[in-house]
Amino acid sequence: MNQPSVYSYSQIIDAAFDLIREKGWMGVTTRAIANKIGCSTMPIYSHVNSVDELEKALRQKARELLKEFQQHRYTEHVLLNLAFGYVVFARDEKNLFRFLYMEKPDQVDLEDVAGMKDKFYREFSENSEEVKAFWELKSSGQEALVQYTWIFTHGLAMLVNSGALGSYSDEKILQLLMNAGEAFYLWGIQKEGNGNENK
Amino acid sequence: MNQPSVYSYSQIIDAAFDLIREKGWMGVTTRAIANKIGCSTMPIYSHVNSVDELEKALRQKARELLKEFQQHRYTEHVLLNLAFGYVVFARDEKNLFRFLYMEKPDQVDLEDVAGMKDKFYREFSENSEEVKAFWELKSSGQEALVQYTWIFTHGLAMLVNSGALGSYSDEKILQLLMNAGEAFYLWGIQKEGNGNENK
DNA sequence: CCTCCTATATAACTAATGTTATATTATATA
DNA sequence: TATATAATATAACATTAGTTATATAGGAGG
Repeated sequence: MNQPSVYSYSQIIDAAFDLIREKGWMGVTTRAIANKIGCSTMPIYSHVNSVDELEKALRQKARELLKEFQQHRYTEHVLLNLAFGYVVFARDEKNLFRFLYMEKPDQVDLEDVAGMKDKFYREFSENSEEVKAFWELKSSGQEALVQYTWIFTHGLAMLVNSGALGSYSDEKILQLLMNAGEAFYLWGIQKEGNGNENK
Repeated sequence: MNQPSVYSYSQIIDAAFDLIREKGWMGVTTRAIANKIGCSTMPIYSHVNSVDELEKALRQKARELLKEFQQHRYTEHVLLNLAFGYVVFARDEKNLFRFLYMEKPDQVDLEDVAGMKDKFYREFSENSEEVKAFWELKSSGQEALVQYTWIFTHGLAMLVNSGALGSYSDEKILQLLMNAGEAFYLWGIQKEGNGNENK
């Protein structure tokens, strides 16, 4: 190549990413990115074909950060860690969470959201030693437990994100998630005891 | 007055409301409203000072429709009706739900969201005959039940709205809500039996 | 029937945004 | 060192939005 780029691709992505965190997706414009870097808008277009393309890259980056939140070992329970990380991400990275799941519901990667349920399930299964009780449930009960926990987690994340529940500490969030999980587990056990499999 | 208005306030509000339902809030522009009614943009400004003001009126109208969804007597249980109506609203009025709770999280009426919890609690209390078991719980257990149910309901509404759970029938939604409520109730009973009030 | 008055229509203004055309500048290569 | 080329800056273009200035027209009041 003849000319080396003064401004790198990652520099542009990073600037845009910071803008989302600070002002939300609505704050991300070509001019705002350029201004943050201290250049014109042209270097952006030399690394990216359009803002739509930029948005996709940013969604991926945001999902990667969310994954970090979820993979942290807060507790011994992998399922709880996934849920807790999700809620804390929603609380501490408000604009990123909104960017991913709220501001543009049509462009939400449904694979991603729906896949979270499967992820829960998979991770949970692979760490059976940690939560032996889980395996006392029949298959349908297991699936229900995971699904209900995921619904609860998602609701908690949304409410914590919007501030509708006031400010929630790590401890409060953990307690809520553990209680809900316990409740769903108890329900599953009792249901199976009564013999009626699926209503 | 000298001249009667050709276009009424409610005509404008209704047109804008329909636009939200069809295309979401992003589809609501002064020109789009005018086009729907078949007039210019001026009649809008003769009834409303700005689009911000229009938006407030639309939020109120949307909340009123949500209230209708929630006040319908689907079942004998008022609490269940409130939750079910909320989820069905999220499912069947996707754009209105997004307008109220997702697209602009900063402008969500937090009183409204937080108040939903209290509303649950109030309505529930006033209809004690219907769910006598509720009163077997201590006060803290009651509050927890309502709060957890509300979190679960909100999560379910969000997921149903985004389509992440596929299409959900009335029956499925009802079943989910009843199961979750049952689970939270069982958990409350068991917790109190064990004597440990709060953690 | 005439004259205002005001609701409405038309058109313009402003601001913001994505994108592109053109100018400029710096550097790799001859 | 000179030239060409590609990266970047500058500036313009197109579109869209809210809003407002001006023109028009149609009915109320005399």
